[in-house]
Amino acid sequence: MVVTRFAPSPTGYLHVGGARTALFNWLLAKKMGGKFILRIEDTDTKRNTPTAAQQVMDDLQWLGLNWDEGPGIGGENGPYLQSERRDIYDKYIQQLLDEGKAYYCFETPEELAAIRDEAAKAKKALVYPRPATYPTLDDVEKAKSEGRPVVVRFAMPGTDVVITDVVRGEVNVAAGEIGDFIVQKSDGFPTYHMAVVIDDELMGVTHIIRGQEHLMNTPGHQALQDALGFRRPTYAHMSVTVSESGGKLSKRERPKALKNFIKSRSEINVDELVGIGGITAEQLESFVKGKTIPDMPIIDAIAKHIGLKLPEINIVDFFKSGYLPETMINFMGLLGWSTSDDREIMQLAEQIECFDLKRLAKSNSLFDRKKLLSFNTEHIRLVGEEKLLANFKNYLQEINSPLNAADDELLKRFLTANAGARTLADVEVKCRFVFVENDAIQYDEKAVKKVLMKGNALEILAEIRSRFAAMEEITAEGIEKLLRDLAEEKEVGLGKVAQPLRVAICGNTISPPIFESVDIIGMESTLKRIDKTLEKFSEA
RNA sequence: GGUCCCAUCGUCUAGUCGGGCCUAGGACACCGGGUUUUCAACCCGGCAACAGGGGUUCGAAUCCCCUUGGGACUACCA
Repeated sequence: MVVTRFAPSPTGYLHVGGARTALFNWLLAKKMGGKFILRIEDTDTKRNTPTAAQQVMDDLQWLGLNWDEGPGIGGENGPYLQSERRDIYDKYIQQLLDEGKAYYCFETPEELAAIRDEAAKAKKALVYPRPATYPTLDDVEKAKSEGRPVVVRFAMPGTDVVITDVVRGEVNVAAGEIGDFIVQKSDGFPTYHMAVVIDDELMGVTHIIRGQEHLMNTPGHQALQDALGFRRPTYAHMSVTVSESGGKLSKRERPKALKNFIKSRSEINVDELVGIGGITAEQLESFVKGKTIPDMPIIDAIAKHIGLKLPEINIVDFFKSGYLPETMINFMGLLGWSTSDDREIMQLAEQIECFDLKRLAKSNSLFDRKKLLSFNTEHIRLVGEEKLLANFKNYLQEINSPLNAADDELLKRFLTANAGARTLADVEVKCRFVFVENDAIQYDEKAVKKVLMKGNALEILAEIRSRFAAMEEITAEGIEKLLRDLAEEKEVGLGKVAQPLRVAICGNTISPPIFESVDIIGMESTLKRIDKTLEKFSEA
């Protein structure tokens, strides 16, 4: 059976790169009728944050990437948090030690840095100078008493290595290129290399799809597998997704965008930003100078304060911007992968059906936000009324929208009235006017100037008001007929009638179709808003 | 610097393994036009690429070499 896994380290939100990795592993498992495991690689006690693992799981769930085994649901190969598997790693590390395939080291960071410098000077890769005879347990005790760090290194066999990779074919790495690497850190935790090899073996992982950044780790992993008598899983190293600004698409993108914006705008007084999102003056100064990066919620708060839209990187960012999970799945699945027949817009079932590991691309791909937008437009159209509604409700809750007050029926009307919207955010913004008090409409300056103050717009608005007031039965069709008739009588285009009315009821020139808009807020509110508008702008 | 990986329209890519069907296909973006009560959507049309140089071959986007360019790694991070 095919077993794949996604193994994030809980250091932050799930970002596009990680989600894409998860997706391909998930897709392969689904396609082959196999199993998809979630494992949390929390062996770095310094970098882990307590909420990150949960956030990552929430994000995976939002995307619909459910796991068959892992945190929250368990499974026969648990525990699924590496921090809870210490005894397992210890056992294998001991085995390596016993068999002379690993040895203790006691260098301080400074001594290690010196070795590194020397290697750099000699223009060679850093290879740890393996001692002729390995330190004994007595040496370990002695080092400990001297306060030296104790680590365990794996003794790389001195043979050339051939990596067989589904994407890249055979990759040759010369002996001596990969030095003896650490398998157990001085805090007793295994390194990534050790933990990943053991867990993949024990959990029965058959296929490992991961980023290209791991390609050069593979010789070490294979050597470890051989030393421990493990199977070799099938590897597929995917190309990297790069951003418009060049380089790997990373979580640093957002802070970077914010910093650059602050620096580029002289009108922004940095001192006034202190306190926003809880940032201190020192943190802010350090951030603007590019020395440190504040936490994401602080970044978000400041960006919001100065009205800057940050590029979406984390999966939640896309959620908050009104993208559908269906869009993200479809789009990420096409980053460095393609169908054989030019299909692009696909439903999930179709995507699973045609998934093929062999079609992973070798070259890097750029994350094209414009194309993502167009995919979202398409999926909003395709996803179906019920799913769209569910997505919309999730979204409204996530952003804490005033539209949360609407019932399902109303929400559905919003959605159908906005067919063709690019994001759920577009729909939300366009429908907010419904939940504003009749006397609290904010008039957009440009809209007033361009529409209300032009020609006889106010006259027409007054005429609409009196005709509306005289309507006996109020229906969307009736409203439409009334407005069309009026336009015809006045011998003007419908725009001359619809636009003043639109500005009157929602304060700007952008809203759902006008007949629908009037019908949604109701005739009573419409009349009140027209009165208010007439009153406010007539004397001018 | 060292090691490894990659290279087709502005972007994502098909075609590369198994040379001819490629006067290089699709999608997004862009430009022009149409539809239209705003925004969006929608319809029609257009622009646009085999990084450069050598080979191999009757024939190369496809195979080989070099150059150039891009990327990853180079941690007691994963």
